[in-house]
Amino acid sequence: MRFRKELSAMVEQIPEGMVSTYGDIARAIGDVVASRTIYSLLQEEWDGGLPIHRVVTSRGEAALSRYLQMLKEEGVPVENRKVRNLKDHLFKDFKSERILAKLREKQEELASKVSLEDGFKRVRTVGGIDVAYKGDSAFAACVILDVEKMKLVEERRLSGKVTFPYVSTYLSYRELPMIKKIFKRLKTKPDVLMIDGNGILHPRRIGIASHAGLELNVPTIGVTKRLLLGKLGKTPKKIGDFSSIIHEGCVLGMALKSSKSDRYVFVSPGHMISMKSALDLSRKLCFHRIPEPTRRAHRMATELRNKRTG
DNA sequence: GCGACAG
DNA sequence: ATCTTGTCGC
Ligand SMILES: [Mg+2]
Repeated sequence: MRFRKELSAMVEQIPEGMVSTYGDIARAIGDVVASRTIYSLLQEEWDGGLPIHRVVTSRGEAALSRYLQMLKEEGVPVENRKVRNLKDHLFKDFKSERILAKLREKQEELASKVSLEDGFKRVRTVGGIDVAYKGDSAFAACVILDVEKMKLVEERRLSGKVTFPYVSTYLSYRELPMIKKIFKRLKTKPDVLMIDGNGILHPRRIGIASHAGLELNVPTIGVTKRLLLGKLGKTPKKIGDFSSIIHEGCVLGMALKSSKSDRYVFVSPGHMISMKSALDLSRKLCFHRIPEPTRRAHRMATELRNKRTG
């Protein structure tokens, strides 16, 4: 979308002789979780006129030492490789579109529409989607598997560009556009779609799998390799064992010991599926740590990228 | 210094 | 997620 534009609009506003922090700019844009993303983005190449040297850490540290020299020349006190008395030099009066706050409102609205009832009778086919990246180039892959025979029914690849960065809890806005495009090109719509990301296991109960389910009107399951939030009720020990993932007093997902590895996979319903069905189907599809649909999609996406880039 | 927040 | 070489184990 227009994340970079919004970011540069913030940095532009910091006047000579003042500074801001990655966290304050993230808050100005609408959510402090974006601070790390903003830090990374400001390390990249920007228009020479943009005063990225005026953005420092909350401890007053600059990304490059020459930025400190520039700040000193602009009248900002520097001591010990840091901005001295940071609080006295912080620019606070940002004019902002608050795009992340707006996206968060959209998420809350969507979250109220998520259904945790099975929206299918029997599951004959399951789809898996994943996206690989090279800079702002995206490479998506989708597979449709016959659950009984575990045979490939259809495969699809698609490359494109991304404009939105990865921001934790806003993954949809980076990855969903490619997912929607590739899904719409399928000849066979799967009974259930498995996505490499969370379903309701999300602070607003609307991870990318739930979001995708709503926008594509298909039952979805979210599966991740790392836990976004919540605590395990117990510690699964044997293959096939699982534990609830509890957050704010709610069971939002299941941690599944899907292989010999000590690392779990984290399953949550996306949309039009129950917790039980999401778990049952995930267990059935785990021949390796990662369930087969997303595992194959991940391999295909990476393969496509390597073929197209090198 | 530690903990940490999917992909 | 990506950046990266060889290496250990099934
Ligand atoms: Mg992925």
